[in-house]
Amino acid sequence: MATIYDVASKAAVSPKTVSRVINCCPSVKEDTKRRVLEAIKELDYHPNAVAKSLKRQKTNNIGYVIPYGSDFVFHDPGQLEQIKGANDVLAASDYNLIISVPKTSNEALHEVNRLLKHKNVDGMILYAMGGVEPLAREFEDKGLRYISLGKCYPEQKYNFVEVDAPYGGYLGTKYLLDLGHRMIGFVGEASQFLEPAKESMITGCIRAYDEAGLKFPNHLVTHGDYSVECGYYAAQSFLAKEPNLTAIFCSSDPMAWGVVRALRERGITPGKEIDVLAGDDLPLTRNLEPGMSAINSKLYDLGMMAASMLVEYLDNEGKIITDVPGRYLQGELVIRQTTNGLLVSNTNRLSLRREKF
Amino acid sequence: MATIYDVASKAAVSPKTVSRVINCCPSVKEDTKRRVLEAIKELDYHPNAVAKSLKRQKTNNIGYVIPYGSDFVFHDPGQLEQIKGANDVLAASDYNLIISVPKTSNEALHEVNRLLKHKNVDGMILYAMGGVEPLAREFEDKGLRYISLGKCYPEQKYNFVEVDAPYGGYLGTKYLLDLGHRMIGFVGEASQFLEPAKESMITGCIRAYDEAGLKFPNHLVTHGDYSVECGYYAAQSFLAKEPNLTAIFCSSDPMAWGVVRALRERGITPGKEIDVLAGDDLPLTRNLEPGMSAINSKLYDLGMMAASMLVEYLDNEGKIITDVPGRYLQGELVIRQTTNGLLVSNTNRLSLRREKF
DNA sequence: TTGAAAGCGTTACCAG
DNA sequence: CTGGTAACGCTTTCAA
Repeated sequence: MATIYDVASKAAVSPKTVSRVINCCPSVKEDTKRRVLEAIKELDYHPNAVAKSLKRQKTNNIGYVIPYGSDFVFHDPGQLEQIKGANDVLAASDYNLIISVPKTSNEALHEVNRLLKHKNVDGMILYAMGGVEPLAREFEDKGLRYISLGKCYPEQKYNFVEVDAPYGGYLGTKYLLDLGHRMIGFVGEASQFLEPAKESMITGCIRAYDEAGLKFPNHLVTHGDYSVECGYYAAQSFLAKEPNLTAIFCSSDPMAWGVVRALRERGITPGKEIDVLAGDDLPLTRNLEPGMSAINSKLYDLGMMAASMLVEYLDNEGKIITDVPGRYLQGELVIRQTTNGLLVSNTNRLSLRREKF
Repeated sequence: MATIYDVASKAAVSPKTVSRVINCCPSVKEDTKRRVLEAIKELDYHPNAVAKSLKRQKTNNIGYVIPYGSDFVFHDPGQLEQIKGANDVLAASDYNLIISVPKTSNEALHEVNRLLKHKNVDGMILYAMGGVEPLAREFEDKGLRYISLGKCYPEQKYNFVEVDAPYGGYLGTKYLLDLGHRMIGFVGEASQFLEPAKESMITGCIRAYDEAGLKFPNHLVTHGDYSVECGYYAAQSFLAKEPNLTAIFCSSDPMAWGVVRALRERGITPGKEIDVLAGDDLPLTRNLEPGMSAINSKLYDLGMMAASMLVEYLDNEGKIITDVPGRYLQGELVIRQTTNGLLVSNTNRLSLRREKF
């Protein structure tokens, strides 16, 4: 392959001038520039990205480490939506995305270290996980760049973006209470998704009951790993435990799909005898039947924000910006077919707000 | 950050010796080695991957370009399963995966060129697409490494891996015919997924009819873009066109989910009045209700094979292996709840073979 | 507006 | 078994 020297000698200029042309420096005579461009085309010259990286001390790669293993990440629509958000931002920039999905937090911490310290990447999108705090503080000390998905430690003020789960819980629960539900089953987030400093949606669910002056059904709270199976078993347990159950609210879409499966296997129609509210509202399953009412958790935006905060950060390296203030994303209620409330009059009123396929 | 020189001077050896220790060259005295390792630990030294890449002319990155855009790729369980296959192989190796999902074939061809020619990657997993032939031939001439998902041109003998779609079509159709179906609606692959040299599953469907001495229902063939919507509209059109329709066979899972939605909206139960057979059998939706009978297309294996063929290729650079013979993957029938045939006796017999949740 | 030469952090040839 | 030194291909300071 041709190097910058080949181009230089062919165009009868110095390598520096070729470099100037490639990098669009203004101070090159039109004629020289033309000759250089010709030589580049004739030789099918492509600047070597690795050499450039070495010199510039910048790889234009961004790492994204998720500590839940490939089986979970590539089969969980929520994780994929976050990845998509990051991908879309980076595809429009000059950065490449390197995704890594080790199975445990420990492996993930090693992976993060490897990518950053070996200079494979300029910065990281870092999933907040158990044990990440010392690493995050070390990175801050050494000026290594990261944005975390969720806080790495409770007092973290900068460089994170997080879904406001309690707000989503509040919004969904208030909606269900307004529909007349009182005995609602809640499938919250398993502890591994709350580490190290994230609050559960359940907090918000309780607040909605409190504000309405109603007693929160503590016996109807469980925690799931976001999987279809988990929702399936949660629904079975709610049904066995509470004969007056009229609604189930899940912290993820797949769990809601498991709930639907459990209900239908017992001849119960979601949205009729029992309402179901999901927790992500993901495009991947949005068109399935039945249309799932949900709290849209803005997972796409989460990934997008993380990536754009990081890019902003990296593109301003050495300038004014040092830290980006942390941000929270608030969900939105989307009503489809699985929630209709306890009153027929409600049903009619609400059906007006439904999305069409 | 510490460099190899810092380590060398701290351990009172030459950089070369440090390099030897890092790269596990045998010819280093135990004592020297110990001193070097100590220095490495004390300085928290990490070899710079970029410098190593420049010297070795090897980045240990692999590119994977899919020309269907982010909205499709990140929402299509089939594409994700292929990516997962590639990811899992590469995670167990020393290679990083760089995924790129431009919207058009043209952009994809540019992207492939960029990644390979700028030496960002050592090799590519290259989705066969329209216009790829000249590029593939150029790569072969120049010794640039790729494995294609599907053939890049009809006579391609090496360096591809492909699902044998006609075989899947044959297998599924034969199964449905054995169940007693005659009027089957077929949702095949849209043309963009068949370019440039892939055969449609429909070929195999026709063969199954021929072998059974039955007339193939040409009026019940349509082609879809693998989306839920597409299956939804295909089912509607079949129902409008053919009153004797008893089964629908889709070339992807999401399309089958669209079919289920269309059927249920008309009060038709999948697996009862009309059987539904899907075309991927993807883990992401395997646990939904109803359990979907399907041809497992081995999409995970497809991605896995592509990545491992490429790794084998790259790890043997300069040795005996030059080209890897192309391979075909054959699907398998998986029976769940959406196919029961026309006879009750069949239903009972077949229920024995069903998977449990 | 242009060029010579140093340097980014490795690896590896060739001596010793 | 070990070390000096020249690459790898680019960018950039400084001088012309």
